[in-house]
Amino acid sequence: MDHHRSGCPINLTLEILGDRWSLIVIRDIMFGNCRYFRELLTKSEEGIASNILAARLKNLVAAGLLGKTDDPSHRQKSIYSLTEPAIQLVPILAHMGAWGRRHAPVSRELSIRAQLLEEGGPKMWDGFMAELRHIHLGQPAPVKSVLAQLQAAYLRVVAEEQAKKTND
Amino acid sequence: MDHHRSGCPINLTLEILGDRWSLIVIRDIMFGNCRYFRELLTKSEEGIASNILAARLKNLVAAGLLGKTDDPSHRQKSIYSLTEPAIQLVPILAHMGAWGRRHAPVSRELSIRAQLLEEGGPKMWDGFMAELRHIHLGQPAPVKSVLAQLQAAYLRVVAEEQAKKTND
DNA sequence: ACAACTGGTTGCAAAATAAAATCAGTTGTC
DNA sequence: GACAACTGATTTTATTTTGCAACCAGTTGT
Repeated sequence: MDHHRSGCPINLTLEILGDRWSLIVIRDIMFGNCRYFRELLTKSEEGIASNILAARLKNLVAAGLLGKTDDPSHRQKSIYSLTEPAIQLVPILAHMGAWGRRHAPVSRELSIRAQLLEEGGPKMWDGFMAELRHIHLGQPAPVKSVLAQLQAAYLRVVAEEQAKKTND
Repeated sequence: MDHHRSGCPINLTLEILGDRWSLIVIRDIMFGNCRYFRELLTKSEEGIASNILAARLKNLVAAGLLGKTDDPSHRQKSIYSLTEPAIQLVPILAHMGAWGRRHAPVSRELSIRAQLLEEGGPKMWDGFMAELRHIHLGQPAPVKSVLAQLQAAYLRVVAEEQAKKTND
């Protein structure tokens, strides 16, 4: 973005993240630990197109929300990582999850993580941000993994829903 | 929206609010107390076009985030108001303001409100939400007006910046 | 040598967006 | 009652973004 509509902080945040896909990409890197182009392309529920994903990654790297480094094991691969500004989006994403859970027709599987994050509150968010700083910025690992808790809860609910289905 | 990309709460929130203008409109109703089409059209810093504003208002009313009632003093005018779901966006907007203030080239005048709201924390947000429920939903007025505090701080900073300019 | 996989580009049609002009109903003023 | 100004839109036109499919060249494991 070369020209800003205004100096309002909400507006400027919206100029970077106010579209249908940018926060989806960040969500998948953050909660799904997707680090490669192909992972983001295929693991996402919403089915982003490859050209859109390429454009969004470029924008987010340019905006300083994502880092892009070479994968030593595969010369062509790039590893995407969250920068500190992106990690500081955790409270916004947590609130968005909580809002969506209250006011939108969410599915149980995909909202269990938002529920845990809402119940955990800012204290859990801080723990999660510390973990993201470990994964993406190489800082020391926290004792407890929030990501593992979220993933375990997700898998538990998926299994429950699967059991419910087969009982029909 | 007739079809949802996924049942993820973040995605569903994004499907409603994930564009360049919807949250700008809500911001101006919420913090600027703009209640009429023309107010939203002209008072906004960003210069929204009338057709986009009309489309966004329609969408937001349809999505249940805004209410639309006739103005008794002017047969043609409509009054827009926030619904409870929209009022619950306060924490998200507060966080977005805080994020923008940290990571974007904000102006001092337009970020003083975000600063106060950040410093006030969730306690101030709750007070603000109570005030919005008074203004938009007819609930009893809280003793202290957050909106007045924000507006006073804004005017003070505008005056300061004005003084700085004339001293050059 | 070869098939599968990597991140990414290209072309094209459809949809969303933006700005400007226009519109008809309402209001206040004379 | 004539009339200009204002209301919330709609229409028109142009630009940008999106979605989809095909394609590409470099890399890897067999």
